[in-house]
Amino acid sequence: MDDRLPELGDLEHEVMQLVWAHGPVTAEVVRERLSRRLKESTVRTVLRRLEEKGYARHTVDGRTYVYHAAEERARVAAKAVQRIVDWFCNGSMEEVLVGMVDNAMLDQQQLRTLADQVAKAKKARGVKKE
Amino acid sequence: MDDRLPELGDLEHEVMQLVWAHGPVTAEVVRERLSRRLKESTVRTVLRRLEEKGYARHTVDGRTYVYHAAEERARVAAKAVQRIVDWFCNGSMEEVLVGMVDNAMLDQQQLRTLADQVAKAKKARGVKKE
DNA sequence: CGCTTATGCGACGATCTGTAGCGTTACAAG
DNA sequence: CTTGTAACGCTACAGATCGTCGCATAAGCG
Repeated sequence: MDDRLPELGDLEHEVMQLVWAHGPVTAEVVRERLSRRLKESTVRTVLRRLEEKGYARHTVDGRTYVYHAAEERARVAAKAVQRIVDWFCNGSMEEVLVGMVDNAMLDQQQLRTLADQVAKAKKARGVKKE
Repeated sequence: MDDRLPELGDLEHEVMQLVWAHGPVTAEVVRERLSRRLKESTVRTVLRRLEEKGYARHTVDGRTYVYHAAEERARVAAKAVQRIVDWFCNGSMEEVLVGMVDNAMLDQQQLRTLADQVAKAKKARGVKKE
């Protein structure tokens, strides 16, 4: 229920971004959008590994594999953050937030605003199941 | 000014935790506190790498190296989070928070409370320089 | 029934990490 | 001054990742 997703390398990360950004995609599409020009096999390998790692899934359309994210980007990010928090601050989200405020990455004002936005976002998406 | 600290392995992480927890420490002290029983040279190597990576520094006491954290734990955690946010959500902290709420890692109530605690913590530490 | 195309598999080199052995040096005791 | 000892850095090495491919193969299309 709480599968720890493995870390991602730079290329893997870039590919995932594309998968998240442009809905379901094929290896070919990914290849075209990538910053560096790579061989198809390279892209496919990355996609496959991404799937092994649990970041993506694929469906078959004819003889073509169509990849799509296994989990929402925000969800993955959230888990990553959770992991950081556990690792460094023994689970104390507060400590992290304090650190961010200290580091001027965030100020109370923003934090408070965020709380509101989150609340709103949650409500906006309504009684979405769960 | 914004040095991206490299990732840490499990052992490296455990060692850093000790450095953070028990003030300045020597390789010997770290060795004793570690969960697994390792050779001194192993511990020293890890400490040295930790220093290379910018997580720790050392001062010399006689012929002994005394290691101490280069940055506060919370600060490092904060940076790590910031990195995650940048990587996955293009810098949108909100998106991450939303993800955490969705993932039931956090609820608005908590978020709000956190905002307060942070504000309080900040104030408590008073006019602390900077 | 071949030709094309998309796939998976296996591989290779570069890094990173955990774990150590070894040679070197500084200081204290003989 | 010689030697034992303690602390250090350097080098190594195996196992896991990651970026990158080449290649044999299977599945439609004409």
